[in-house]
Amino acid sequence: MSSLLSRIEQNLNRLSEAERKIGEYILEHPELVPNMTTKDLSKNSGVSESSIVRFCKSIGIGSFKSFKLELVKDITLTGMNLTDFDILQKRDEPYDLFQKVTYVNKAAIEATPASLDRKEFEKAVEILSHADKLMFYGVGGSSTAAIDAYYKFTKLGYQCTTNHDFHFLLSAIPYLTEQSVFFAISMSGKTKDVLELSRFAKSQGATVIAITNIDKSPLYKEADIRLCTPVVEQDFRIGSIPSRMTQLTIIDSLYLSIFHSKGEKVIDKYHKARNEVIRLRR
Amino acid sequence: MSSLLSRIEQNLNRLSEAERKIGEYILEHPELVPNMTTKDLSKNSGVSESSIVRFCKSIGIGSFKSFKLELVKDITLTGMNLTDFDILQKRDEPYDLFQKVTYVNKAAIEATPASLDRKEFEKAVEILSHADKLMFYGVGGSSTAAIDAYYKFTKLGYQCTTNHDFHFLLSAIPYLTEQSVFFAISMSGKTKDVLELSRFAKSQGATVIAITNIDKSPLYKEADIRLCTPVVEQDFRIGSIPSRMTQLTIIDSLYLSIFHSKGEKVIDKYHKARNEVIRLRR
DNA sequence: TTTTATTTGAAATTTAATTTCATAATTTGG
DNA sequence: CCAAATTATGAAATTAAATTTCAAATAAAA
Repeated sequence: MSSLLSRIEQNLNRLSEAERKIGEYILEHPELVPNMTTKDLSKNSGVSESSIVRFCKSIGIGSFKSFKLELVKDITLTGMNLTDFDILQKRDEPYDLFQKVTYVNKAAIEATPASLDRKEFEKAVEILSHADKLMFYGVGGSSTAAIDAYYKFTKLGYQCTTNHDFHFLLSAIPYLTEQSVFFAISMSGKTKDVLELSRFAKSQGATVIAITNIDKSPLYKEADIRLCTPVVEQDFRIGSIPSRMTQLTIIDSLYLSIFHSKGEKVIDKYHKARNEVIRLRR
Repeated sequence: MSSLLSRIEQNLNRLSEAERKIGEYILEHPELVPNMTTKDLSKNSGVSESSIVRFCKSIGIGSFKSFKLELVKDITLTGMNLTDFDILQKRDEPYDLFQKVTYVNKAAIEATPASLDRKEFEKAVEILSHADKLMFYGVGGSSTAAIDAYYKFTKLGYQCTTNHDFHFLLSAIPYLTEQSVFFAISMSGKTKDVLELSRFAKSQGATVIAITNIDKSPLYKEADIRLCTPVVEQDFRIGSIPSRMTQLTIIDSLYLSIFHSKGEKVIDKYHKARNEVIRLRR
């Protein structure tokens, strides 16, 4: 336990009521405090600003500013940046929401290595390196990942297809072969359209790679390769925001891996495109 | 070597004279700076206080206060934080790349609060809450953020437009008014097409909100509101991957803030759409 | 019950950070 | 080489944050 926080904890009962409130708030959300003003902290802990200043003196630190500096050191040393989703309890002022989003997105990405199976990932890279056509499909929040993947893999020379229109893809699937890959992107793994296209693609001999929550959903069961995203705390305000981050992280990783495995051949073409971008930018 | 100090060191020759003086002083006495005020530091390094503030922005941190906090973290970590470096040094096997991506994405999101200016963010929310039409434009890696924003804000009832086609948007801009907002999304802030559309939109009276790196780019200068993303370590293998994550994080936060500020009115419609999704999913 | 000590927050003050703006220095285009 | 435009800079003004003062409320002691 870090020294400053434990000092606060130990002195908690010796402090006056207002000061104890402050101490309790700090112990709950230490990582938020360094960015706060006295006004913020006074609002959040329900006391006056003057009490904040007195609190600092009570626990032996001369000013609120010094206190914040000490706290940062403490937090940094113990590596406890934004540990709890207590941050979700914050009020919903715009900037609070920004911090909340930052936190959940970071946490979701952090949780990804735990849900993604290494062997499945390597299998996906292996399959992709011999694939010709790729198709990406995701609806709602997952459509962003599909579109992002579409761009990335097109840059690597694959013949890619994606579309929001179910029927459009339906008519393209018959052209898929054993060398093709169908990416089914769905957080829940239950979306009807995604499931139907997956089954159809599979019936054409294509490999179905699912990017879906690690959860025994229909899509999870039916996919050939499962790249699992973590199940993140569902907060109605946050919705599917963090899960899109994890989908993108997986896409990014696949992209880089293929980029790397294709080696020189791609790099040459990639630089051609890149130089053109720079030239056009003037 | 710690990342913030080395970042200062690396950028030293790119800075102007006054800013270089500040950088040099900080590199000499990093441990003193967190307890200093702008006045102290300006006296010690022989420049004006304004230059201090500008210096912070130049090296990619939104305010002097944030800078001091980052510096404390940095100093505290020095010598004990080899893990970051280790990860980036890893070989390029697929799973190594996955870890690398996870790491850089996480780090980028973590760095966002330091680059995003709270006031600018709140200004953006304010403007958006009274806006009618929104237009989003980003090319290359930034197009994902544009498309994602397009979906999100459409769900909130805005009249949204986005397209990859420069000329398509060109023909839509004359319909923008003082109540409209043009989102210019560009990491570098130099992309010609983005700049031209921004200027055109501005000439129509629309507010230009830029989502761009905290860097003195043309877009940074011309925008009405600047939502700055952190300048992340450029690794040629990683490219713009992490910066897209920070763009999305900002979009997410704006979306949630508006969602929240619009309150009941939207929630009702939102649930209608959502229930329909669930029903169709069977 | 009165007096005294303690706790507290509102308002005033002081201090710090940031922005604005005029000027000086530099670069660019003719 | 000069004029125009751009960029860099600090002084002053503004805005925001931290701290102090002080009066009222509460609790403890006489």
